[in-house]
Amino acid sequence: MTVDDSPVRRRRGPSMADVARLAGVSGQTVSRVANGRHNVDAATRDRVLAAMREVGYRPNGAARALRNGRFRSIGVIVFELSSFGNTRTLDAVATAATASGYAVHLMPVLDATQAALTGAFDRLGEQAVDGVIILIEAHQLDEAEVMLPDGLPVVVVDSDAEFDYPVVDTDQAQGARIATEHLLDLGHKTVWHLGGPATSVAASRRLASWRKTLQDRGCPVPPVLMGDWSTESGYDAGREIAANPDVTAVFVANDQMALGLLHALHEHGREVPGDISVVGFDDKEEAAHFWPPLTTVRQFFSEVGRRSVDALISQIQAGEHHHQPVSVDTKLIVRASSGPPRK
Amino acid sequence: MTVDDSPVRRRRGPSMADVARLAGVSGQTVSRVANGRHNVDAATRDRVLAAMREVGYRPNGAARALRNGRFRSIGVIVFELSSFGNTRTLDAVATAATASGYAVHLMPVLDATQAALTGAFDRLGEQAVDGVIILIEAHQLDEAEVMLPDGLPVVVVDSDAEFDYPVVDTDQAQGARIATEHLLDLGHKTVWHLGGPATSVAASRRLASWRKTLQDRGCPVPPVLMGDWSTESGYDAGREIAANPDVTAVFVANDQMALGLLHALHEHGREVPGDISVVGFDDKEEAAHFWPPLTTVRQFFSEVGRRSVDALISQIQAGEHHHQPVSVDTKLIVRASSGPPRK
DNA sequence: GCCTCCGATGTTTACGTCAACATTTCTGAC
DNA sequence: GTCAGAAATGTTGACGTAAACATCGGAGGC
Repeated sequence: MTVDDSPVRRRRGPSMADVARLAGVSGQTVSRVANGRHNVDAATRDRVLAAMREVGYRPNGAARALRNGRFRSIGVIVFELSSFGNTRTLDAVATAATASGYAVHLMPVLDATQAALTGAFDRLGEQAVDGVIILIEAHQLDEAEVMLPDGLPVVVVDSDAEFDYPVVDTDQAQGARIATEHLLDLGHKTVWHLGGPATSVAASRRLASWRKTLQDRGCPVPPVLMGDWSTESGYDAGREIAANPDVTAVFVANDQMALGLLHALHEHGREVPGDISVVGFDDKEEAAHFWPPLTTVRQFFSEVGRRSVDALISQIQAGEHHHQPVSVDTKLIVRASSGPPRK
Repeated sequence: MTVDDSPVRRRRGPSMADVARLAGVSGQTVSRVANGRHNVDAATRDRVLAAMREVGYRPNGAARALRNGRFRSIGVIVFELSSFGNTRTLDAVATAATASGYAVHLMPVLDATQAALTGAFDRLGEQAVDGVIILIEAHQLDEAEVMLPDGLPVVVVDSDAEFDYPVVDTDQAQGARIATEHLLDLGHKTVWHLGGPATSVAASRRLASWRKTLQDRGCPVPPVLMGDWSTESGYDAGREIAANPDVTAVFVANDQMALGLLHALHEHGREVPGDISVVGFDDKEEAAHFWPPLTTVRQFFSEVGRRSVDALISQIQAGEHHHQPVSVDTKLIVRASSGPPRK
């Protein structure tokens, strides 16, 4: 975290003054051309544009931001970039933001400690951003002393709605329900659940909805198995499941753990879906090619990302807060890993 | 791409002047405190710090950047964020940059067209970055009219070295060689190859090295199958391979395609590794839990990311160019998907 | 022909920070 | 007690841009 303040300074590029001199106009006229104002004579505009090209003029973002008080830039706070959903969402966020003329500032949170979180928020104040999207799925988030500059627009994705901030989220409950119902409808007496880590809001919601669905249908609620999203943890849980002859159907909280589960089942000679049906969550690209291909709940990350940016930008530009949480539906993709229980 | 210039302006935060007034000192003293200079009286410093806290002062990044001519920020140009390797590398880049006190500006290239690329580079000039890391694995990159501001430090990752820029790359050739040799050493007469898209530099290198390894060993070089990195394309190629009784070993250019290949082989009742051995590339987390677990070449993305940032920052601070390409070795991870050919 | 009005262009200034230089205060040696 | 020198603090100005206001010239109405 030590910052080396080297004396070497970057060569500054040409400024408006340089262009103005070359084109024989005032700096203000250059500014007008650069900003596409229409009250500039066509001939003058051409002359200025030519001059810009000649000296290789680029507007200076810092000066612009200083002058305007706006940065045309949004910050995205992420924890574990490499986690699947985050990546997809970030991709969508970056794309949507770019399309709207906003730059994206990445602010990784290195670990889940309070200190790291606070640090990220602190840095935010110094960074040049007009708003922030928080992409951290942890419960602990709301305990953090979130010290955001007053009035800085924020949108929270896939996390708790206990904030005073707008929330955009995949409808986890709906997804978990259709997954569970799918298995029940196939004739299974009940459905087991391999859940995500307790720290994850999404995981808790999926779990709660799975439980409620079973209760609504009057099915017994088996004990919950817990993983940490990783394939490895799915494999570990899978070994327990494989050894348990009662299990005929499992709803797994993400595709990665489902893959680990399948691995364990194969190793123990349990057939899928013959002995045990498996349904995942996410529909990552590979799910269609698991063995057997995985029935799973598709999330529309790009939609979530797009909507987050929309919500944030409307806040930035109009100061509006939509405290209505935005919810994006999921869709069940049925493949070979789920079927009726063996008679 | 249209930018809505809303009239609503963000409320500006407190500035040094506000702090100075409250603390009864000059702005310069506040600046000194903010920058941790030691030539400030302890009592004064405390007073200033208290004032800062009271008004909620945050240094204004734009003003700082304008004054210093440096932004403490690097740009990362990415194409297809969602692609596996990019994500891992980006994660490492972001982490390393943050640790060095640099912010990360994401600049997604929406499609692979010339226009989009040029657009991304154009935006760069306006954005507030001290340097750029290019994370695009396409050949076409070097054809692009890369109009970077003169003297802007650049590091290219996983791409062609035909630039005049420093390059950091995984040693693709070494990886492909050890994969191929592993299969030959197991007793296979030759090794087939399912390659990545022709547009990818990494894919070409892996292919060339596979071919060279076969030639060096005096093995016949079978025709090349081409995928596009996707699981789906691996599946398609897999159906061809499954139908071809000559194939006993395949080196696949990434793990995702290998998964698709395994899927096709299962469908056709070909056993792995009994009938056909498969080796992948990447060692993504899931590979250990494919069925069967995948022998693959592990890439050290975090190392690549870290080194890229190091190279970039040293350029930024010292103007040094290490035109020596940095090469990161890979490691073969042997699992169940590879074995000796059936007698 | 004179006057008004509008569009094109120029001038001034402030945005927040910090380097460079100027000034003040304090320390200690003689 | 005086003075040099160092340490603390203040003042000025510039970074590049764009809003606000000023100016200038020409078109059109009477």
